[in-house]
Amino acid sequence: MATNQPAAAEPPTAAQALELLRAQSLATLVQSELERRIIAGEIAAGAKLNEVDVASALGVSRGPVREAFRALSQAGLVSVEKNRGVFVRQVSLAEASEYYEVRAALEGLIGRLAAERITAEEVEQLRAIVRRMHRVQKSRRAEEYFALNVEFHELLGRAARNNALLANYRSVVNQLDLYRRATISRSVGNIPLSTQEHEAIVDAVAVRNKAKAESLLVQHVLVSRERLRASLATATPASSS
Amino acid sequence: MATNQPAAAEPPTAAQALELLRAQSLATLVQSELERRIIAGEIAAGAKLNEVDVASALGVSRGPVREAFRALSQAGLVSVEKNRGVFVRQVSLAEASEYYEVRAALEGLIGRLAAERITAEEVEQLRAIVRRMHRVQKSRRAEEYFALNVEFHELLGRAARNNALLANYRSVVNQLDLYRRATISRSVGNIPLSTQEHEAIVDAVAVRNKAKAESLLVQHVLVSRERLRASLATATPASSS
DNA sequence: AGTCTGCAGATTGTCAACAATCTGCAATCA
DNA sequence: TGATTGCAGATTGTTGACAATCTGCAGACT
Repeated sequence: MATNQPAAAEPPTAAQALELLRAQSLATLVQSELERRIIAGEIAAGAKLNEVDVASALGVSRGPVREAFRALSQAGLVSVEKNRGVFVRQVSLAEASEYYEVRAALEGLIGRLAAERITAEEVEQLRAIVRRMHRVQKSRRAEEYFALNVEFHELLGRAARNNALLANYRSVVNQLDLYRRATISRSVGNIPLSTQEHEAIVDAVAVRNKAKAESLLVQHVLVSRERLRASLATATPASSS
Repeated sequence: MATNQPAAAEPPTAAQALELLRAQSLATLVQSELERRIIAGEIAAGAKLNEVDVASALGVSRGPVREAFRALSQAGLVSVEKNRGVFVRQVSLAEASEYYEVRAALEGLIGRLAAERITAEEVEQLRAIVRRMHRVQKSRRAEEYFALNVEFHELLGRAARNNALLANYRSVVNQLDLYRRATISRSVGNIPLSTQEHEAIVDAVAVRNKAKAESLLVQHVLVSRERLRASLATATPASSS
């Protein structure tokens, strides 16, 4: 009986798992995994996270799980209510609107700084993403387009050469995703518009037009907010009637 | 025999302490207390936080302390190194410079929104703070002025009517304080200048000039950064020579 | 002398047990 | 019938103990 543990089913990861444990604590691993599942929508917004369930599902004890909960709470992904439990945070439309305002300001700064500091190689990578967007928008695969969109802004964020800004930006975007995941699927209708905006942004950054890059990105975010708002108001006014 | 616990030395807080425990967990309390001490500079930047020391100092076990550490780590106030311990975060000049850039963007948004949404009563409160600043600047008490400055920006932040923005702003300011506390005392020489800037900001917000409020606040932050940089370069180039 | 090996103490990582609180249901009483 | 009280199970809060890792120093070896 060499293995009396539940035993992860995959042999290849077995050896690497120990290597991971050498660098990261279980709490960190649990945090990453939960974060991934929440952002990906595998755990629904508003769902209750039971300590023992999470612990046994991940094969650890409650200690690391509780530590992960505290970090996720500080990150704004879950809310803890004493003696009641932790819940995946629900972001209301009003709150999402607030996050959009913040994101617009951060994205504007990203545009300004990226216009100053981006490299030629990064510009080319951005253009490559936009090209892929063009291809995807014909197939109308919303999920793929969404992933490209994340990649685009992530790359732009790194080009700003400001880690504090990037970390802050990611945090806000995560919380916004919390809202988007809770709502219905993103409307595919305005993908072409969005692609055009991305194209204009790359152009502005490429010629190092700081003011234009900033204003384009601010508008890009604020327009996104309006699109979401509109698709919510018309498509499904709550649930049914 | 009624009280066999270590017993806090203060009778008035004794009854209220239990009431606090009814609403907040020990981990939350520990987190708040550590946060306060770190921001206030009672615990030096770079200092190591020993789990058992903190636990016994606050009269709790290691569990809640570890949970508090996770939250503080996510907030960027401490850094945890596996199997080595947690340390009050050191913010370098380069990192502080990054935070200033972010803060400028957030503060700009605060100005823009506050100009839209501030109430007459809040404007009067701002003016009252500026009046106090005028009085304090004559006595040259840097600590008092610093407190007023925090109060000013905090009030302005609330006037923006955006909780997400306010929380984000506080987080960035906390991390900046981490840097300021690590460096020598703030130079008192430019207090008059700073007070003038505050006055102009209130005026812009009061007449609801969004663009001006935004640009004034952005400049206010960026100038602060330059002042800090300058006082560092001339006053004490490291430690001595 | 200098480097390496191997302990001993201290500190962190993880776990399992205990105490306190909450939630839902059933039995009781007006 | 309706409200209330009291329990039982489940869940969270907290603690203390055990295992693993790190750090510094003393002693041995080249």
